[in-house]
Amino acid sequence: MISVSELIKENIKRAVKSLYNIDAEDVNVEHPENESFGDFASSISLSISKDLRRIPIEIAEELSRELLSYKLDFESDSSYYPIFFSIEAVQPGFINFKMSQEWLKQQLTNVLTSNSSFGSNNIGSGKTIIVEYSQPNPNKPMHIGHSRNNFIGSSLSEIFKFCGYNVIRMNYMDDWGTHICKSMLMYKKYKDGEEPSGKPDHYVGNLYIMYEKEHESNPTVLDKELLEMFRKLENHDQETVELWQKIVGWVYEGWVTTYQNENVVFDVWTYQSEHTKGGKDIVNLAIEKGIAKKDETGAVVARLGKYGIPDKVLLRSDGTSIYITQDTQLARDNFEKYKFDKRFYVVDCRQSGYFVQLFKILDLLGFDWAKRLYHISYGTVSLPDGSMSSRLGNVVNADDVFDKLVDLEEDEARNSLKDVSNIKETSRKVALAAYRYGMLRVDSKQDIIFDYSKVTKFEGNTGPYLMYSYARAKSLLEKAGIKEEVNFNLKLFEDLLLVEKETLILRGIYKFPEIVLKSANNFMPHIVANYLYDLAQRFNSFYADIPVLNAKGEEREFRLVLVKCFAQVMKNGLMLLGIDVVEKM
RNA sequence: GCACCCGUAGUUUAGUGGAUAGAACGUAGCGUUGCGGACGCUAAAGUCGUAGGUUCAAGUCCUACCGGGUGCACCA
Repeated sequence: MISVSELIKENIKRAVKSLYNIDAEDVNVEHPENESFGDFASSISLSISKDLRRIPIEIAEELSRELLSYKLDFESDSSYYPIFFSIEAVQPGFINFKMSQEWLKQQLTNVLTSNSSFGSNNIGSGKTIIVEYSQPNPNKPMHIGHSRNNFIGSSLSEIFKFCGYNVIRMNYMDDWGTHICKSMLMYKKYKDGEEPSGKPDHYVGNLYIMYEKEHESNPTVLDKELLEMFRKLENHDQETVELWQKIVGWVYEGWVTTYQNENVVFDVWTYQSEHTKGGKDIVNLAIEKGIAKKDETGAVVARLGKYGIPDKVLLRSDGTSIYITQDTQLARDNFEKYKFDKRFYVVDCRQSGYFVQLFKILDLLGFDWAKRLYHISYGTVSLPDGSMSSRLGNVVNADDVFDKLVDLEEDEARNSLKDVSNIKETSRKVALAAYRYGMLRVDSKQDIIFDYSKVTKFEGNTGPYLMYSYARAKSLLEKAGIKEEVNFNLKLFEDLLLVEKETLILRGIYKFPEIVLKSANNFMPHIVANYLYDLAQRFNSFYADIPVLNAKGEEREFRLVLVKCFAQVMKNGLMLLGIDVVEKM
């Protein structure tokens, strides 16, 4: 089915052709920022006025008259209804389109027939996308910076799925290197044989901090011990390998809870330790192709200066591999296995330069899929007194934030819920909504300064606000005894006059599919987040003003359908942000 | 030094080249015998970092500058 904005565009082209005999190329049709101007607006008259040597407003008037004469309508149940309520020319030369009440009401059938898939599309059908995200180092617990990554990556994955893509959510563990050996060394020296007390990833993280502290006072000895341990690991010394397995195993064990709490899931886990051998033949290929050269120390360096990009070392002078060595291999393996249409790397903005290098090298190597790689760069998460550093121990752990939010939410819920039987489950969901929405509502490019006092607010532009609007809607439906299936026939409501606050919700609802598309095409979850907030505001304002259960006859019936559709859109949208709704809170 | 990102009310921010820059927090008030007050309503608060330019039209595009963040060879 053709969208209204396409329909408007086509008819504008038709009108321009018939009145002025011009083939209009780019007809601009958009939603006016101020909704009182109408549902759609076009500035076509402003852009063609120069060629026509006419005043824009006159053109707009002629065009709107022409468009009205087309008497565009739609069919429902073998009756015909007008699509537009009005088409008006306005200074300085806009044409404003207001949809008819019938058309607005009819939009609800789209929600009622699609339900949980309302808003979805199939632009991605038959295409595979890899979203690589999270990528924490398995030597410490995750902090709030990882949470932001997790939320962006998992939300984008949901949005892509909703657009019909086959999405592979991939976690890539950097589990091989001296950074892991730091915790291992401390364990061996001081804690050998001990079982972790508390959450095991936190236990390992403390070993890591212990190393950094000791390193300050005794760097030379410790450096030597560390390299010795890594050398043993590389040589597959059995005792060291077992220790390595034990340490990273504890961290993974701890992360299970963190990922569950954050509602973050992966389809594929892949490990750097599995790619230590691969990648070196790509380096050789780079040398063959003249992209990279061995320098006097023996290190292999990709020469990128002529592209205005800094040179990049591909292999250390001692012949061991570094991150990029494995990363080139991983990308190639992934392409051979999945033939991806796009591959996303969700990594914070500090790695932007690295990805420019990586993508350029793969491009120069002649891999035509290098064009399909995207770095989803997001701003850093820091604290009011500066950036976090695991080394110094001044990080805010993701688990601590989540636990604190759950506690606060439990207090809140005890005050408002009569039935507290599943208060735990509810509190966890609302707490996560606060956390996820707080991170997802701003453009990913923005840096975030994490402030407890703001995250722990459950009022205003927050996740709980959205959840609350949904719970209120569900409460109305429950009291009215509305079942899952609802019949809606425009004919029953064709004489019903909509009030302004109903219209506002209808306008919100019909825009949802466009929002999903825009969010997917721009890789921006915050577009969905901001839309949902706006929709929730419309609903709450309606709720405060307009009776539903106490309305009579078809008015009551219609409003219940409207509330049901609102709830459905809210649920679908929150799902795209990785947030589960609750019926009561 | 070079490169990338960000500068919008006191604070956090939204804003596909279009009309009167939209919210939230905070501040000052108001509202529930009407269905959930985690709510609604009203008000004050903005030279959209600065200066040029492109355009019928610039918060949005271009150039320069200022301020903040980040990255620049064997860490990831």
